[in-house]
Amino acid sequence: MSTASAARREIPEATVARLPLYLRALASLESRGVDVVSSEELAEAAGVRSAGLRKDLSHLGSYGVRGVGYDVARLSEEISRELGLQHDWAVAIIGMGNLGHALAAYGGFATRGFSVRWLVDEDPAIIGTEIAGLRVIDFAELARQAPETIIAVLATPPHAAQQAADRAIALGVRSILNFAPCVITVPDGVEVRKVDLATELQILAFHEQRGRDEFDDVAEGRR
Amino acid sequence: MSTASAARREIPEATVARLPLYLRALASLESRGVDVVSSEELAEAAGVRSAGLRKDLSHLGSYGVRGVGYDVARLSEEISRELGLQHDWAVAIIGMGNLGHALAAYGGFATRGFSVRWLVDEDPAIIGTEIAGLRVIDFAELARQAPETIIAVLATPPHAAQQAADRAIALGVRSILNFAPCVITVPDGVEVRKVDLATELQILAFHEQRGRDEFDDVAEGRR
DNA sequence: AGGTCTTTGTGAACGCGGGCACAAAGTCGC
DNA sequence: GCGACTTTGTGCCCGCGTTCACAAAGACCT
Repeated sequence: MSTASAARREIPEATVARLPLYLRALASLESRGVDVVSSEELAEAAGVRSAGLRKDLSHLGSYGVRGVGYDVARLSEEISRELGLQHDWAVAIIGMGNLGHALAAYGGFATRGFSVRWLVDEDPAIIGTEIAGLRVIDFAELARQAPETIIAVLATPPHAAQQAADRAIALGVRSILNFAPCVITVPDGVEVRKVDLATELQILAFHEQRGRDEFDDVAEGRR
Repeated sequence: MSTASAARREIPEATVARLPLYLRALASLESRGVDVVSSEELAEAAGVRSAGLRKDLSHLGSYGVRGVGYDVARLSEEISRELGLQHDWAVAIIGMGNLGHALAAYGGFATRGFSVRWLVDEDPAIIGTEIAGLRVIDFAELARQAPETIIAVLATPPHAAQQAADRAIALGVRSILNFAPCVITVPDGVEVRKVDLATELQILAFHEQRGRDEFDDVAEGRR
């Protein structure tokens, strides 16, 4: 009753989070002309352990060949399909401050299955200007132009993030990447991932502070 | 023998990763004039469960008062000390492309314990130019100017990331925040955290694809 | 064609993290 | 000053994820 249509093989969240890494590593190998790779080599390239890699791949009914390894092109395609990257996803960036501006100009999305198609802001001074070949529009305009499934990237100041999220969700957005340093609450069925730059630095700071005193005996068993 | 000087109370990694969230939530409460908060309220503000929050705080020998809650200012200070945020940390941003440029101009660091002090690039066309009030320098110059403990933010293209990391480490950097979409290998004692924007989007894409078919019966028990 | 050797796929053990529920502790009212 | 009430701190349990180690499977050599 609860896990009704568990027809699709269930893929662990931790595995899903690593699939993009594998895909990246595979693309790199492919560009270097490698066409077969062992779990050991691929794990090395992706920065994980080989046993974990094999288990991850086994979840998507992988087609490795024992004694040989994995076919790079084949595996690459397999993972792409699993992640839903056969076709590009349309992305709207909301909030055209420093960060939004940079994200709009950032080339790293296009090659990885995403196409930034709309830039949204509510500041009249910014609306209408052109950034990276796109005109900045307001929410009303986005509502008119965006009938499809889109992914929203939130790059607003924290105080505006919740409202921006609400508006996006009202347009049918179900996936949000939140760069605003705040908690946003969303209804069930909407997926939010957050990227908080300052938080990452603070975690580093913790280890940096700790490390100064303790690394000498932890990092090296003897000395 | 292994865990030699576990004199300091050991704080779980998962807890460390949440401390910045608590700090942020506390700052928000403080600015609103709240000076005592219960674990329930703070958990709500930080987007976690209250039981988990209490357990996290217990690790740093917290000073909550039963029947009342936590003193906002006190707790805030406690977490700041734990994270090593009494003084600001000096940050060098390496790679002045779109992303590096935006990070340099991003105001979100200064208020959270970090001071961006050096902007580094190896392109002669960029070196010497001024961004967000700082002059872009090369690695040699950074080596001359940076005697202290610094945190490096890598915002280079992927092919340049490893070399940039190596150079930074040679200068004594032990903490790296890597925005380049690639794996970098570092010696023991150097901490790397990575932020990969395209990867985050790909994870969202996976759920988006899955969600279209399956959410209807998973999200809602009945219908 | 058979044997050896490589590499996958996976069963089992383990450790961490999250959640529940309760007892301890301290406050506030009377 | 005492009792009731609130909220913390934590012991226990469970489920997930990671790692190890090995058996199955297939390729390659002779």
